[in-house]
Amino acid sequence: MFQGEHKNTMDAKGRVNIPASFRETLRSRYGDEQVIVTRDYDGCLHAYPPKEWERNVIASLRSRDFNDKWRRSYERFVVSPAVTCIPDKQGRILLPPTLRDFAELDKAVLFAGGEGHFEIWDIARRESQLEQDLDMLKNGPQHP
Amino acid sequence: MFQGEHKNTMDAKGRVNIPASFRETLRSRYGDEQVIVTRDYDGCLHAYPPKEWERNVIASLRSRDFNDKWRRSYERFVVSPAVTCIPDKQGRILLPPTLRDFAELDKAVLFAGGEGHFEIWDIARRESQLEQDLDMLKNGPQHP
DNA sequence: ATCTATCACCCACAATTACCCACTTCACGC
DNA sequence: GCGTGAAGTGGGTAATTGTGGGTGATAGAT
Repeated sequence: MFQGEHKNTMDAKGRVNIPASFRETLRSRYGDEQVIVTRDYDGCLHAYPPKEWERNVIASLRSRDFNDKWRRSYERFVVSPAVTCIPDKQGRILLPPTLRDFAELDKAVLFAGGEGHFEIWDIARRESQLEQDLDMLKNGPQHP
Repeated sequence: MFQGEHKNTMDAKGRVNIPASFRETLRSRYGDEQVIVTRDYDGCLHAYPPKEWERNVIASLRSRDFNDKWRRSYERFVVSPAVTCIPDKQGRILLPPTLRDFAELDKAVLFAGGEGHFEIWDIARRESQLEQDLDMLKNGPQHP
């Protein structure tokens, strides 16, 4: 379990510090600090320890037929852009330009915990997403 | 596993750089850097290490009867146009005009990883494909 | 035979990344 | 107050990666 929300800043080279508590979770629960980072539907990035990546993403891929339409889309959108990131000595990862662009990350970055993975957001985008989320929770999914 | 998406540019001679990480995968996992490149259904090119080419493309060909309709189409569309490409000292391959034209590659080219193969896209084409993919993933296949 | 187009090979430069070191900030204790 | 250590940030440098272009060999055409 990755806990809490943490604001960090990405530097000019595209490096961001992974919150220390997340790194601690990675080490103690998954053995090392590497994560597999990829796109999410909602405009942020998702980071998985390899074991969780395998168990969630790859497994749901394999459950579909090879020529399934959903599978091909999923493969292109989620699996292709994935890269494994290994933190440097300072605990930072370098996000490749394609992922940076997709999530519109520039400086203010937010790490949000979750079960088995965590999210990486551009702060502004996260806030507008939260408004939608709140609306959904109050009014239910059928609301316009 | 070929990881990540990489934007490279094709020069006037039709050469494109294969991302270094892909070449590294080719070397370490398949012994050398050559790939077999051919058409894909969706308007991009597919590149396979010889072993994977044999295991996926040729094998699925052989699984059909010699006079099977699907087999003849598959052979014409996928197998015939395939060429073996060996990177030059800078890591670039030269794509023959027929394949270049088919995938509408001109300058901005995107390499997208995958399991056992990778894709080569014209960037603009890829982006419109991704929009469709995202729509499908968010709304399901029955969405208009 | 000779011309031309194409491709392999080589060199040079630009952009990006890995690796290292240093500094700041903050919380906690003495 | 003042050290101490952990967390987060910034920057320099060397190596790697990506790009552009020149040259000579080769093959096919005239």
